[in-house]
Parts: sequence; structure tokens; C-alpha cells
Amino acid sequence: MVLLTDSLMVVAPPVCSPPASKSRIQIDWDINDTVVPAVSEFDDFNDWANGHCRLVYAAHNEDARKHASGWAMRNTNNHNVSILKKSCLGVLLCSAKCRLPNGASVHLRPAICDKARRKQQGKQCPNRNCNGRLEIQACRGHCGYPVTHFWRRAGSAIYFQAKGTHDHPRPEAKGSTEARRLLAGGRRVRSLHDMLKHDAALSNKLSSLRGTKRQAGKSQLLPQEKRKQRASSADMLPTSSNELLGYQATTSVAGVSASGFNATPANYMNSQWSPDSYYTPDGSINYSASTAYSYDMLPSPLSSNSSSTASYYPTDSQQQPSQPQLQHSYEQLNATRATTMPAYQSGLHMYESCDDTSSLISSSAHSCEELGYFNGYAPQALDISASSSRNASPDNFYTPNSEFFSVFEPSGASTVELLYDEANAYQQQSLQQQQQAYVATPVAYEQPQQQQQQQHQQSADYYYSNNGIDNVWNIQMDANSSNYQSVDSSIGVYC
DNA sequence: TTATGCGGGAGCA
DNA sequence: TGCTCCCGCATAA
Repeated sequence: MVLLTDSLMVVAPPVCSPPASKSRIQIDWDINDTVVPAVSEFDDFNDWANGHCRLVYAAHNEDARKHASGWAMRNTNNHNVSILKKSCLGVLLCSAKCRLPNGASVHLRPAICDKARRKQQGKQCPNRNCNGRLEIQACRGHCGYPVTHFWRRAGSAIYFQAKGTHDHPRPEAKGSTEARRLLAGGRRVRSLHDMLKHDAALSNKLSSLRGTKRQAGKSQLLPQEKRKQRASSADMLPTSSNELLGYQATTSVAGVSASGFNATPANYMNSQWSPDSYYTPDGSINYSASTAYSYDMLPSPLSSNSSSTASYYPTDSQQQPSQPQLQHSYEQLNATRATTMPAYQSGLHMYESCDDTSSLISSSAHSCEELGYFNGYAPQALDISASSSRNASPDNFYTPNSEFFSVFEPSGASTVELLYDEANAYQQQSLQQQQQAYVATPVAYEQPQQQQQQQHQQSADYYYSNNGIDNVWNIQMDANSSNYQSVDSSIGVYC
């Protein structure tokens, strides 16, 4: 709750932000105001602010202090030392606009650094079945210019104002980029000996980290601590998992319950598909007026679930809709999308019930640089490891990320065959679970075909896949003849 | 190597 | 003149 006080710049002790109320949106201020209104309560951090909005964070909010954002924002000089201005760099997309079998598209995060960003452009699409190149889709969401974010610190608060509505998909979240960069140091293990050695080191490392991961959902590592971990284990792939867990906690990734599907407008509207309408489970405001764009893209795990309760109060003349209006708007939007989107997309909210995203990852998501990464994620019904992970980890929580790394060449060794056999056995069991899941999933996608492909896997690539849940590292197989990496052998490597 | 913040400078109304 | 964005540099991680 943001309250005006008689004495400007007097800030009450920070408390958790309650659901937005009417008084909250009545406060009118601009980042350029000589004096911004003091607040008594602060917003939760929202790293996917979109549309014209204003937020007030507590000065001790780490994300706010870092001026963090899910969007790729670069610094822009506005010749005002008291106000930091950032503009959006857009998103890196595949020039061929390829899609993963699960419907996800490639939408990487542009590097903030100009030099790094230049290197990104023109690179081959990480989808190995795609000959496209990465190219930047510039943000033109603010009157043809990039969307801008403004940060201003005043008193014990950090004021944030966004101008413009992003006209492009969300890039992968910052944590993903950082993790990938870290993991890029992990080299493909080309021999069984190397694999086993790598695996042993990996397991040891994960074991050492296990003690902290369970707290990831409740507490977050300080940036310094995370950096220490990163530095101390930069050569260890699983480090990213731990780091991602920390990031998840930092960014309040939620909105998708691991315990089950909740097809409420809240979940639906938190999706990337609804970039401009924000509903919270409690029906609070989180509203912005524009529904200007809708992308044919599955939500990125890391990108789509920052369920910050930060309030969107419309600027200028925009007014908060009443609750019935909100519901009506949701129904309209839902109806519209049901008629304009492919079936699996219109049923996207079902996907958002995923509590794990790793199991169905296309084998095509295999990087040309030995590291595959995609932001797309799989429908829950195709997710096999989720159930096992859930069983193995009662306190697991939704992971918004999934990455996998090729650690084997197709010519696997005997040990690999054993793993494959074990995976096959699990696969049969898992297929039954999938079928049951599909019965309960009124979303039409090509499950039977996928199952068939799964069952016909003969030779396979193997991947380590960290689903982010309980630091379980799965060995996954990729049939050469199939584009699908739909079955997670779920030979969990617990740590 | 990359993210971040600062500041110079060009373009435009 | 004021505002905008682009770009380069320095610094930190």
C-alpha cells in the first residue's frame, strides 16, 4: 500500500505488500517529479514489468537496488544523475522462427554488453535442427522506441517507472543467461571414462549443495554468496542448478503450484500470453490496459512465472477496472484466444500447471556449441520426471527452468546401455502415467505420436538434464530418428 | 567475459 | 534548448 503522507519522503518501515487497493492506484507521481510521494508500504519486486506502470520498492530490496529486470535492459543516459534510465534491447529470436516440438520458440536474452550482443547476433540457432540464425528483435514498444525503465532512489524507497509496452516476447530470464554462461565452461564428455569421472564430481558437488537447496524456496542467497559458489565451482555443471534455485527464490517464481493444476484466471493471466493483464490469485489489481500483442510462443519457464504481486496501476487516465470487469475481460480474452490459437496454445494454462519442465525437451534443443538451452518447456502431461521428482522431493517446488547437456556421443558404452535399459523400464512405467495424465488434460496436442516416437527410440544421445527440482540430474536419451526428447529416463542423480 | 553505470555526442522538434 | 537514443569507457564481478 502506497500512502501519501503529510511529510514527503517519510517512509514507514517496509512491510510486505498487501494486495493492491484503490488508494494505491490513486497515488499519482512521475519519476521526474521534483519530489516523489513518500510511501508507507512497498511493492513486491516485479522483474517483468510491462506497460506503463509505477512501482515503489523498499530500498533494501536487492533486486531493486540492482535495477534488475527480466527484460534485457541496457543503460541509457538521460543526463540526470538522480534517475537511472534503461531501455529495452528486445529479444534474440531465430531468423527461421523455428519451433521446438513442444511448440516453444527460441527467445534468448540479448547480452547487455554491446560487444557480447554483437557476437550473439548471427550465431546459429541453438536448435540443431534449424538452420536459422539468431537475430535481435528490437523493442519498439514505446512509440516506436524501446520501452524504458526509470529508477530513482529517494529516501528509503526505490521508485520504478516503466514507459511503453514491450512488443516482443520475453527473453529468457537473466538467471538463465548467467547459468548458461557458467555452464558453457562445461565441456562435452566424450568418453565413458570422462563421463564417469564427470558424473562422480558432479554428484559430489551436488551433494555438497544439497543442504542449501531445500531452503531455496524460502530464502535466497546473497549475491555475494552466490558469486562465491559460482567461483568455487565454476567447472561444475550442477552449480547452475543451485544458482537457478536461488534465482527462483529471488524472483518469486510461483504461480504454478507443484501440487496440481489450478486453471484460474490468475494462473492464466500470469502467463506470458497475457503480457498486459495482471491478475493475482486474490483478484487484486495487477492491471494494465493494453492487450496489444499476443505471441505465438509458449511461456518460458523462467520468463513467465514471476508472480510478483507488484501492483500495476495505470498511469494517466487509465483506471482500475472493477472486479467484474476484470473477470469479464478475462473471459473475453480467453474466448478470443481459444479461437485464434492452436489447440495446444489455447490450452496453455494447462501447461502452466507444470511443476517440472525438464522431461520433454526436444533433442533438437542441442546447442551447436555443445550446450543446448531452450526456454520452452513441456506440457505437464508429457512430463515424467515430475512425478518421480515429486515423489523424491516432497518439498519440491516449481522449477522455471530446464537445461540439458550432451555428455555422451551416440556411440555409447556398455554402462550407457545399462542406463538405457533402466531408462526403458522406467519409460514403460512412465508412459502409463502420461496416458493417465492425458485423460485428465483437455488439451489437444500430439501425444500419441510422441508416445510412438518414444517407444521407438533405439539409439540415443544422452543428456544430463537438471530439472531444477531437488537438484535431480537426469540422464536423458535422444533418439536420432526423432525430434523428440520426450521421455526422461529419470535416472536421478541426487545430491 | 559480461554487466553495470556514467558521460559525451548526435539527431530532432 | 530540451529531450531522445547511441555509443564508448571505466569498473566490478
